Amino acid sequence: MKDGAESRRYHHGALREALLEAAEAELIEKGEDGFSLRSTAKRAGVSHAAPAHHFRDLAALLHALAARGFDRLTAVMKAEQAAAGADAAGTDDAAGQVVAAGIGYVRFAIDNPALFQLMFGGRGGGDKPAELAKAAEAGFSVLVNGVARVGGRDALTTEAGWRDVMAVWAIMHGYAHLAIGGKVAWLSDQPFEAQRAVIADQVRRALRLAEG
Amino acid sequence: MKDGAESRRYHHGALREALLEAAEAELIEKGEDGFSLRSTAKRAGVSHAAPAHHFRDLAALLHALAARGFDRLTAVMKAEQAAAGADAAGTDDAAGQVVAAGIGYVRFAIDNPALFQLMFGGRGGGDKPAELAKAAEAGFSVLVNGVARVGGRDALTTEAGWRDVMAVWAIMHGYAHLAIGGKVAWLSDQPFEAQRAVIADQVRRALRLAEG
DNA sequence: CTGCCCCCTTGTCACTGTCAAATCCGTGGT
DNA sequence: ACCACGGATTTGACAGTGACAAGGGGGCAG
Repeated sequence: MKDGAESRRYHHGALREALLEAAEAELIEKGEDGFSLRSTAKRAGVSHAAPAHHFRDLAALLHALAARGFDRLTAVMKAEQAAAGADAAGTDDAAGQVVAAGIGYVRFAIDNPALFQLMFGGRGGGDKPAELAKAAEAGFSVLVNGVARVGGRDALTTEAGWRDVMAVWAIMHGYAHLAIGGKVAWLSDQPFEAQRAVIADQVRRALRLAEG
Repeated sequence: MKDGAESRRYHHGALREALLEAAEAELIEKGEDGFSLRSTAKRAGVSHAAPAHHFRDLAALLHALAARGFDRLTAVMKAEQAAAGADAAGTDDAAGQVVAAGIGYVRFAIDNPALFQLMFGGRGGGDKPAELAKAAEAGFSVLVNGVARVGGRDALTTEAGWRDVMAVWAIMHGYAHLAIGGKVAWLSDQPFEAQRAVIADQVRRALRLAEG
């Protein structure tokens, strides 16, 4: 049997994935503090030591979870970017796409606060495996490429280009963090379009573009 | 005896402070993950249950530690600000002072990475006590007041003012986080004055000031 | 000097992450 | 069809953790 999802075979077959799923659910429910390897195992319907075969450590599990988060973050950013591109139709609104990516970034953080916090230096802090670094890098590259398309910037090699990228990144990350921390009621309360306008404004300033 | 520091009286007398001291040392040594209430108690030279009398929870201890961190962060920002004011002597370089505060912010993060991370939503996540919120607010107000002095902005009431404040905050926080994560070798490797220039440039852009 | 109250200690509990050994069961060789 | 092989999973155990309940110790008021 190739098992249609919930087969209860002894050899689970997809335990790794199931564990990650359970882990994210636990993370959302109990928060980063209350998270426990044993209870995620229980939620996945296996014994407390089962995860050991798929993840060396608790840290390894969290790292995998974070990597997954980066994958999704990257996807969200790309999606928003693509949507923005469709909006503006013909015009090469490169800046608008960077803004869109930023919106996606912040939106992801708001939608997945616990995961977002885990991704950025939460628990499981030690030695991040290469896999995680690569996933994070992928998300970052969306931003780099976006900035590179704005006004013929060479975001990859020149120092000024890097500064622009970092500035945009810092703004996105800062807003995301603010939003999660509930520090921006004035922002969160706004309709989404207003939030978009605020962030767009800031990004444009950082890139020295005319406003509006 | 009013005990000159290390008195070994049964009634410690300053256990609360000693525990916070030990806790920070432990935090630095073992990182946020390896941190343990019991071992900080041991480091402070008391039994494992002693902290309970001064901090309801592990979370409470961490909150107090974070509050302390905010106090120091505020102090650093103010100090840098004051130094910048002295530099520019007569000129009312309000923007320069905001920049200085930002520098202080990033510098603090670099100098106290573990503490900084704890302060911003690390462990002990649940219900932040009022004390902590107040300490955080104090640091924030340094920034608010600084921005308010720039170009006659009304940072406290107008929405545009808030946007400016948030933009600067986001930039500072973003850079700080980048620096901690080691993501900005290109920045960290620079001499400090170059870092200052980069951040100054960004802050000025966020406040729509002429560059340079 | 004496009693009291607060600070701290000792002891214990449920729970955590990790390791070692036993157990299960699909797979491939015959 | 059989059967051993070997990886996946379980059971069991151990040191450490945070929280709680009692007990002991000492400084300070009377």
